[in-house]
Formats: sequence, structure tokens, C-alpha cells
Amino acid sequence: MRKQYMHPIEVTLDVVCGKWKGVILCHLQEEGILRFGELKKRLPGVSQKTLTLQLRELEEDGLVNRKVYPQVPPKVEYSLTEYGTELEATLEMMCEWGINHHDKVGPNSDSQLIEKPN
Amino acid sequence: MRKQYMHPIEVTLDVVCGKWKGVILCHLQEEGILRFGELKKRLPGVSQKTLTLQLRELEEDGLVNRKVYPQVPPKVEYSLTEYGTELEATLEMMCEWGINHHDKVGPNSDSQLIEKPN
DNA sequence: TGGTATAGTTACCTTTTTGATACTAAGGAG
DNA sequence: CTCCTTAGTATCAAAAAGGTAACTATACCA
Repeated sequence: MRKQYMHPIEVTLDVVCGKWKGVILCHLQEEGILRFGELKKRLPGVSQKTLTLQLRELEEDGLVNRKVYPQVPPKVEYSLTEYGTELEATLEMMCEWGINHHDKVGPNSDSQLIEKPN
Repeated sequence: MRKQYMHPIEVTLDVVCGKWKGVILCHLQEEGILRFGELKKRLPGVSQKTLTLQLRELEEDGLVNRKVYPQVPPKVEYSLTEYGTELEATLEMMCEWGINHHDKVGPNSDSQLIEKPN
């Protein structure tokens, strides 16, 4: 089933709009290579299944590499493809806007950015 | 219910990730002011209800203005807020990436960008 | 008197997305 | 033996998102 996009921004949004996809990409961008379990730790609240699914979709869309080491227990490493890195500038802009938006809506708003624990 | 974001990019994605929100923002960016019906023409396939909902959410998030003229039949104009325009550069980057992505995946892919009819 | 126009709202359904939970493979540690 | 490890799958349930169709208000036109 061939998807029909009416506007180029839909292509990008399609690829980035999963509940965890943006954050996954940001972490891979910051840290380079991450194993499945490491990624999971950085996304408090994802279920196993959902994380797997989001990663598979990112892989299908050509944004992340999946490197499987043939060993038990399994070891799988994820990283951005060269192609995924072309999205970095965009992701950074989105982060900046997010920070400003949060500042702007201020303490009375109904949204809140959580600080990372050390 | 206060939303808890773990990462600033979630703030932005939250605001932009509706099925039609990105395209709506792009059209408002290109054309300035659009009435409900004009917007609807530019989004082949949206339902009345969904378009209304997407616009309401964009309004709540402070990205678009809604100007109601007290007349019958009703006339309502939508435009970007100053705040929404701060997202323009980001939206443009997303469009560019979308175009390149589409080019890259090429004619064998299962996605397709439709040309606007005149 | 009846039809047209615009920007909705409402009730009801279907599809899509996400979550919770339990299960698996195969080697090493105790 | 038995348990622990990791990166999954499978199954079932719940929630979120979106779609369809019908209805509204009020002025104007024929």
C-alpha cells in the first residue's frame, strides 16, 4: 500500500511521530551507539513491545541501524544511519523550540519538563 | 492533568503531531490568513470534525489565531500567532528533509508525493 | 416557501496505537 | 539442575485518534 503524501512535511512527520521516536532519535544523536537495554533505561515508561516496534519502524524508514551480535544472551546495538544524521539539525531546532515553549507557557501551564536524574 | 515531558522534543512533537497539523501550519505559513473553508479545500480528505479539532488544539497550544466574525453564514479566519511563526524555520527544515527523503527512497518505494493540481 | 451558504456540533463506529503480561533461546554462574 | 541474562514475540485488552452522517443557526435570494 503506497502512501500518498500531499505535502513534504508529512513525509517527515510520518517518520518522527511515534510516541517515543523523537526521543529515541535524540538519544542516539547524543550518545552514538546504544544497546536495546540502555535505550530502554533512558525512556522510563516504554514497554518492551512498543520500544521494539518504534525501533523497527525507524529502521524500516532508514533512520537507524540495527546491529545484532549472534550471541546469547543477545546483544543488539542501535545507532543513527548517515541518513538519520541528516535530521539532526531539525531535531535540535525542535528541542530548542520545546524548551522555549515550556518556558513561555510558564509555571501556570499544565505541562512540565522533568529534569534528568544523575 | 499536567503532562510530564522527559525531553524537550516531546513538547514540540506533541504540538505538531496530529494527522493534519503539520500541513495546516505550512499552509498558514505560506498564505498568511485562511478561512476554515479555504483550509479545508487545501486538505483533501479531512473531515469537518477532524479539521475543527486539529485547529482547536493548535489554538490551545498558542500556535494559531482564530478570528470569528459575528455574521451568518459564519466567517472564521485562521493565522499563525507570532509564537507559531517561531516554528517556521523548523517546519521548513522538515519540508526539505521530506523532499530529500522522498527523492532518496525513489520510485521503488511505497511512498509517493502528489503534485498539487493547478 | 424553499434552497444556499459557512463553520461548526453531536452521536456512533472503526482503525490505529499503546500497554500489560507471560513466554522463549542458550550459555555461564552457583 | 536451576537461575540469571538480553532482546525479543505472542496474546489480549485498553485507550486514543480519526471517520461518517446527520443536524444547527440565520441571513439572503428566487
